[in-house]
Amino acid sequence: MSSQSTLAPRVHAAEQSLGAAGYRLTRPRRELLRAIAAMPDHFTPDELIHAVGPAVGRATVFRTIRMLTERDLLCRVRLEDGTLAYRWSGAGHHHHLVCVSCGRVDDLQGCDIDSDLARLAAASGFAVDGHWLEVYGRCADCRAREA
Amino acid sequence: MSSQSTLAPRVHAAEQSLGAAGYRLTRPRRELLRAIAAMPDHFTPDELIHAVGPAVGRATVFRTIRMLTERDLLCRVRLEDGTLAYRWSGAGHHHHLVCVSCGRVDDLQGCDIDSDLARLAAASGFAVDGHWLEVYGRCADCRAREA
DNA sequence: GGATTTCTTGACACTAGGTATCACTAAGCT
DNA sequence: AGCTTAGTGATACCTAGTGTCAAGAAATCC
Ligand SMILES: [Mn+2]
Ligand SMILES: [Mn+2]
Ligand SMILES: [Zn+2]
Ligand SMILES: [Zn+2]
Repeated sequence: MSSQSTLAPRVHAAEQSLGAAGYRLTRPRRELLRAIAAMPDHFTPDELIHAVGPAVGRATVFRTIRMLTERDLLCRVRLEDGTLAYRWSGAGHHHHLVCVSCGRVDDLQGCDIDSDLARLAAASGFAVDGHWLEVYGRCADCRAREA
Repeated sequence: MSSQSTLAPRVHAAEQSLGAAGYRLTRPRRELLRAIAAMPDHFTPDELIHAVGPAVGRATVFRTIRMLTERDLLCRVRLEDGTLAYRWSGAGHHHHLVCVSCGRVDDLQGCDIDSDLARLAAASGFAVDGHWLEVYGRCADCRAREA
């Protein structure tokens, strides 16, 4: 029975987090967390619906994604074509590097544009209180594959 | 008859631009350009559909918005709640300041994050070739109104 | 364990936003 | 005025998601 817990440390952490926050650990939620852990690094709601199969209702998949996103266990990625995808979230506010060739997503470390934005926006009289940034490009593997 | 042309210099410019590019200047396209000129600084497709009324079909509204966006006569704004809006576009690549209180949108001038992004992304092996940035905050008017 | 309480589920209907089809219309050209 | 082809719009369809609510099942309390 150790194989299950070693396969998905994030699942266990997420269950702890939800339990501590007063959410019930229902069968659908457990199944969704396991399904998410088995997905590639990001997934769309539709992909998750198909991955988890008829064991969990469609509405529950959307509800659970939203709840996990609000609890900061998942983060949103806006892909280049505008579709929304999700992935495990570590830290708080951060951005993503999205490979437009293979779809791979990396967290963008060390981005500090807040101060620049605040200064630029001040010229228009705006007080900045948030921003959304996605960065598109090509990952090392994809570039190597075509060189 | 001068009132029409003085009311909408952008409409005339847009018609010139489309004509020069080989697009036919149809009645629906003319009506849409006039309707867009009469909208507030940004609008959703649905708002435009209602503004133009039954004189133009729904599909044509979407098609025309897409065409104008591809031709760079309109630009897309992603509002804080995720809805897509459109507005007249001046330059090429630029960003927006969106007031989360009154909805006003300003173009963000002088934003130069490309080099920073390229440097940060290089740490992950990514070559950056594009990005999407929207900035949310509160405009001068809205701040004054609540002070 | 069993009863209770409250949260959660899932079927379903519904909405918003947008696209594919295709017969018909009308710009633009001569 | 006639021809050619781009453009239109009715319609059907689609994806992504939300609201409703009766029934089910966690957690809690005994
Ligand atoms: Mn992330
Ligand atoms: Mn703009
Ligand atoms: Zn790649
Ligand atoms: Zn404002």
